[in-house]
Amino acid sequence: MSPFEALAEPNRRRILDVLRGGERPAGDLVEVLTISQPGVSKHLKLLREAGLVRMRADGQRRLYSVAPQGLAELEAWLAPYRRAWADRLDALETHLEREQ
Amino acid sequence: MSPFEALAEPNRRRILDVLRGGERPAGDLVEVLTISQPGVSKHLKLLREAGLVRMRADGQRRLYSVAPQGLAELEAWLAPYRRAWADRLDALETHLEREQ
DNA sequence: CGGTTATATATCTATTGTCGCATATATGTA
DNA sequence: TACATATATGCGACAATAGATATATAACCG
Repeated sequence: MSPFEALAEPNRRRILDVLRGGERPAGDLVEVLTISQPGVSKHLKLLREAGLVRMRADGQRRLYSVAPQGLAELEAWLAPYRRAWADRLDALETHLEREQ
Repeated sequence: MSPFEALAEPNRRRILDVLRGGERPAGDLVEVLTISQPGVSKHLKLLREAGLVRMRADGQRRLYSVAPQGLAELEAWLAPYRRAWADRLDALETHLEREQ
């Protein structure tokens, strides 16, 4: 699965937003999200296939963290657009951030 | 529809890649893509709803172009990740671009 | 070994997304 | 007005996705 498809799902974006704070065991993500444990597990599998997260074993736990690879694919696709629209994008991004 | 969902579909990314070269009538996009005219029309509708393209009428034609708004939403989401992973992302992006 | 915890997989179901074909709408032109 | 061109919309079929429950696997602990 491509990172584009992986990011289409809101729960998967939430997972990444949590992992941005640092490495977390799968169980932590189950607590944060409002879906079942198997659901989270499946999303994590897809995110891994998309190169957006990586996993390492720690005893019986599985620690997940953000992987730069999938994000780099996004970056690479977005880059030419950013070049073309640089000024207007910067302005809009600032605007959107302030609106939050 | 969010820009994330809109970009999940490969044909829609192709449309944007074409429009990056400048404003184009819908018919041009039909020729480039390998799907039917109604299919292209539907993708264009979704892209517009996602704020990724805009349209203006020119007689019987509809001229489409890239809109910065949807891209800015992507940018805004990606920005904190880029900050965290800046060095590694830059390295990977360069790597990916060279592989093409 | 037996029980418990952490995570993954299997199976089913409901929903959604995409496609093609047919058709509608709107504009251009004779 | 009649016909052609450009684009959009409606509809049915089919595939893909996400969700839940049940179960399997694996590590930990007594």
